[in-house]
Amino acid sequence: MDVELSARSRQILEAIVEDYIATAEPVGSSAVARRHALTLSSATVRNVMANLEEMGLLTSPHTSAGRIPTEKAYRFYVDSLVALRRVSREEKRQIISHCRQSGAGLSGILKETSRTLSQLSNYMGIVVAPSFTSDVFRHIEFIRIGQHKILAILVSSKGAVQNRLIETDEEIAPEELIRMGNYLNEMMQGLTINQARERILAEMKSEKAQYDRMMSRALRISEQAVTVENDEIFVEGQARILDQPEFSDAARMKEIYEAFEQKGIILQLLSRCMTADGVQIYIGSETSLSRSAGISLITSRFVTSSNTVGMLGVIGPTRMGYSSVIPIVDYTARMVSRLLSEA
Amino acid sequence: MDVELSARSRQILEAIVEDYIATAEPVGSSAVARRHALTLSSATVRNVMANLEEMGLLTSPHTSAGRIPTEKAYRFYVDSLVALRRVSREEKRQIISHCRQSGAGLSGILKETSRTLSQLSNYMGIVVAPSFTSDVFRHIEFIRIGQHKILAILVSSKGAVQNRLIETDEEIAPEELIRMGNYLNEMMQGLTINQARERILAEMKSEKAQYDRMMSRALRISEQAVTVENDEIFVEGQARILDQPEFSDAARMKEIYEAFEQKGIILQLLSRCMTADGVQIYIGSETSLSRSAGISLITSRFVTSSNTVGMLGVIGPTRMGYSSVIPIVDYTARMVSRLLSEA
DNA sequence: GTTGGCACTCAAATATCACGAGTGCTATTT
DNA sequence: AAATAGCACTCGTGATATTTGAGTGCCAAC
Repeated sequence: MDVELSARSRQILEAIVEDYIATAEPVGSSAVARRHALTLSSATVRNVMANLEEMGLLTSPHTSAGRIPTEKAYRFYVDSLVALRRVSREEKRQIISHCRQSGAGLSGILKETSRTLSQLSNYMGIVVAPSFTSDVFRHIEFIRIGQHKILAILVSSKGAVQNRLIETDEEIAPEELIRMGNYLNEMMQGLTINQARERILAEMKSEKAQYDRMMSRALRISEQAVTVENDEIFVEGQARILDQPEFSDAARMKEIYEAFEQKGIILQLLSRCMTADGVQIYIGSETSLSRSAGISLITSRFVTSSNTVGMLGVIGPTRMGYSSVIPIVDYTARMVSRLLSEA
Repeated sequence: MDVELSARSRQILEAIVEDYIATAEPVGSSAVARRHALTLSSATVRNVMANLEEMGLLTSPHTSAGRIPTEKAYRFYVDSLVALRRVSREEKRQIISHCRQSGAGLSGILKETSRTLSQLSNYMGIVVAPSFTSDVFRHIEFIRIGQHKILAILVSSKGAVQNRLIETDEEIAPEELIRMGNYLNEMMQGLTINQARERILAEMKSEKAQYDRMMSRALRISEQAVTVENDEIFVEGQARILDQPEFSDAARMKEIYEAFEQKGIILQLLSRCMTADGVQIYIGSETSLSRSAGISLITSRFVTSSNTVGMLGVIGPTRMGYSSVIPIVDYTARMVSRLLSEA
């Protein structure tokens, strides 16, 4: 698919893409000739543009308008044209300080990161927390809330906390809760939450559990506790998307917002990014988000000390400022990885 | 300010307000005469409308258009005209079932409630969690995460959980953590989190604390743990606001979204609602939200077993369906109160 | 191969016009 | 005196031309 292009064609394509990114309006031959200070006349540029159109890199909304890049052009642009900007000192400062200032544990850091991404990119920031279930178990605690209610608190070795309210049929004495806790803490030592869950299910079937009342009860309750919800997702800066001119169309916007209210969609979308290293870029239909919407996605994964991976990135229109957003995402992912590995 | 109006004027005003709520378009005299099946001619209605305009209850966007209600008219409408609809069986079912299904403790319930409010009203649902700090202390737990990192978990008697990562200068032995926990748990028994905080600060100054190393350290750490963040706020259904015709204007929308990203604004806005009982209604500029935006707010507070209060409600355009939203908010607040009091 | 020139296209901007919903006023009816 | 009918007037809306100009494609000339 990577077409051979002459140096000049590439230059012109680059100019068109960048112009369009800047203005969101179809760019014409003369604009390219002028702005880019090539020693070329508009007529020549026209010829080249006609070529590029034939190759499926440009389209014109109608005959007498300028041309706009196709998805293919963006792809080509990010693959081989874009000159990545450096992350400025100020941007670095913001990324780092925002990470640090948030004292509220993992969730806090990630939420803040999401906001930072949004601020720096002027698009939507998005962070998917590392899957809690593949994190290493650290501690479980039961706290009696009401007669038939127990709060189970589950802590991972990274300091992520999940809590769950559990209803019990019978009342459970405080001493028993403590014993249950001790028993389970020992049992799950060193396992990931996922493994712990399997272990519990296995134990429940064991012979011993059939006779030991306390044990069977403990297992039943902890099984609920360990069945944690979906991963956390942080999306910030939804308002910013309104800055983009092509989103003035309210109907389209609504589509996107609604997509984001069902976080499931995002998760599915992002799960693929988890496997690959480095910055991933999905353009338009590659995102498999609502086909029509012209959305692009730039992501990178980050890792934690316990080798679980999360995902962060930016969502914006296809014509987003790749040259600055890509480095920002990259840098942020590195910083978050480093910060979380310190622990 | 409550103007005396003849029965007929009131009828007509009501008709206009309701028509406008339904259609979002200026309503003319003949429309009122026809639709409302009053035995009146349009001319008569016109006279009355001219009156109402003089009294500041109506305005016309331009001479040859119909009239639209002013804020004052909405105020009058909700104060003395509106016929509240009953909450339908189906709506009740939804409210209750959504509350119950969410197993994830207090946060889960409130988040789900916020979503339900949005769904039923077709506007934006909003819930402010009861202030954690005035909740009764139940349990504190310290968990060692890294060499110099301790995770403090604080549980209230209602099952709300707050956790906080604390950095320590020196390493603390596991046994000491347990002793610290026991000591603090005993000390704070029966106090609210707020009181507990004060108690800790007082103890830190006491003579005993100066000598007992463990104790002073425990106090220092727990002081951080007890200093919890802002209250939680849940806002759902932001996409729905796009359904409203008057929000087709993207600029105005943006204002609102941005207001909601800084949750502080909402908190401030809602803190007044905390004191009063029953459903509170704020119309347009009464909300002291971005002055121009034409936003209304319907809220009610809910209480918990430990007598802390939270706030829930709906945000929409001034011309929102008061007759159905008010009862929904009212009912939801009652249900949430009941649910939280059971615990 | 590059360029200037020219005819052509078509969306968007502007102008024109008729329509009709709605008003305010006044004369008339009840 | 209150309600109504009648009428002239206003003004936004939508339909229909008309103009404008940015942009193209192509060809002949350099």
